[in-house]
Amino acid sequence: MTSPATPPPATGVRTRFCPSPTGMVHVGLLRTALFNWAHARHTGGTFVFRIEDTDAARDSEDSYRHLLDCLRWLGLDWDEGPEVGGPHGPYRQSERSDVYREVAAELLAAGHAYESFSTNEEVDARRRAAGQDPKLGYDNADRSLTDAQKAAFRDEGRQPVLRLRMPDADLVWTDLVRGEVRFAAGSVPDFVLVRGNGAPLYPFVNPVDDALMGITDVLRGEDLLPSTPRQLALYAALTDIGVAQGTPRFGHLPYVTGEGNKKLSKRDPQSNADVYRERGFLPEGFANYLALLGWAIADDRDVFSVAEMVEAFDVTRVSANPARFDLRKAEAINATHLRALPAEEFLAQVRPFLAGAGLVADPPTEEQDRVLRAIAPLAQERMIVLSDAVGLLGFLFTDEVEIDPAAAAKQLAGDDAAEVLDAATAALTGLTDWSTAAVEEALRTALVDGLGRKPRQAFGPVRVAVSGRTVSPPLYESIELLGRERTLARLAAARAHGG
RNA sequence: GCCCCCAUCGUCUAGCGGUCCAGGACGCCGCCCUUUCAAGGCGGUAGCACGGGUUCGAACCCCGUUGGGGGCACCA
Repeated sequence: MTSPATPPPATGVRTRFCPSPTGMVHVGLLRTALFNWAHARHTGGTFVFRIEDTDAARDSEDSYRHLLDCLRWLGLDWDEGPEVGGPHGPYRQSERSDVYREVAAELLAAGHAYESFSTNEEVDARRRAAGQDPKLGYDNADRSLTDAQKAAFRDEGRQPVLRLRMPDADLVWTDLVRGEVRFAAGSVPDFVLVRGNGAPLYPFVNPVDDALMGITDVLRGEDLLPSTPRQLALYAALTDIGVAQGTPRFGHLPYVTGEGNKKLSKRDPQSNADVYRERGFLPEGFANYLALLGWAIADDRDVFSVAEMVEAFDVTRVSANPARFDLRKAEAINATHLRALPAEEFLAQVRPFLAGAGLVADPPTEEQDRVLRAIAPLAQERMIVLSDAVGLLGFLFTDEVEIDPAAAAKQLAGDDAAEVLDAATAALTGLTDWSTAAVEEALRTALVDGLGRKPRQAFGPVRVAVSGRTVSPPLYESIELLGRERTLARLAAARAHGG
């Protein structure tokens, strides 16, 4: 009944992303969205976004909005779905109850599904009585109940669940990323489509929606792989009753794991996509890194744009092994994208972070804008994420710097530091031309020539005094932008600080 | 317990039977540059889990072992 052949869909690829709006957005989830989107875009197909909000207890409107926001941030636009519409709506399962009810009734009428009255306890007892492991699950015992038997159960007040009659054949498919996968006939029990209370279950509604929305390629997490044989059987039944046009192709994406080799759990703070966005990962940088989790664009390159990914993406080239989320590499990739940003773009991206920290007005004042434009190119190449700008540039936008205690301990303590600060103060006090070149000249003359110090010893204390940190944008430029008054005040403050 | 997936440097990967005494990237370690830290440049470190086959030839194919992961709900 199932064929291992997987011809590409003749009607054009249709992929989907169908999260349930419960809690935070997981990086693994975004990776799945990215791959589905890229596959659709690469093939000139359609990307459908559907919300699986059938669990009223856990779903939330906030989470729903957040999901849309995350996709948009990453740059994943959908052709059909919430707020966009499309010919197969509604795209929220909570609005599709009638559809499921109808399909369930048709499946029952056609004999593909049947009413089952056994309780878990009864199934367990039967398994044990037969000397079998209860973990084998449901035993298909209710497949051929007579009308009289069903009536008797109903008289007891039992509400039947609806189960799908599994075929007596191996369930096989050619996975887009794993090749042929086979489950032996009889290894999957008849599963529940609709609960006793009439609520349709995920293993039922998901394929029904995919079928109705014409999904041709299903790319999803590896955790769903064991449920695929059930879906194959369901698809066969749905096709038989005319609800589905056939069975989609499946591709099971490898896990994204955290420390150790466990799949990244929702508990793991690293798994929350928000933290990357809040730290100022660029959408392009983050997408680039996510793409690397299981896919490679070439054997000698791993930095690329989203457009380049779309151009080159091929699902069948996705790796089958789990990928560890490596923050350091993610940062390195992002830093590369950050440095490659055109000046204007970089400025536009950084401003909200500085404004958010209260360092500049929103929009910045003319003076703030002047300073920002001057320093931005120098800061750009020493940042990993946008929020780094707050610590790196903060000293330029405040009257008094807060000196990092560790930096102070390292550079401001002792007589040597005092000597340097005094000499720097003297040199700069008399400076008439407050320019980068003049500042450099004055400091070099006073500290390197005058005190006979090595540059690294000479400028360390000055840097900490001026910027509050051991890491800062280039010193002379910083001093020019800071201006005479603030510079001298900070040198004096640092002198006092060192004691 | 049953079923399924996975197996190349510490990490992510390239490799789709010979061109691989295995290439790239992150990390790490040196050196250069240098005004600290970065960035950049150069160099280095480190890997085909194991055992059987198949083949003239295996990281690549097959089988097994071991190891890791996942799934077995009237959750999604």
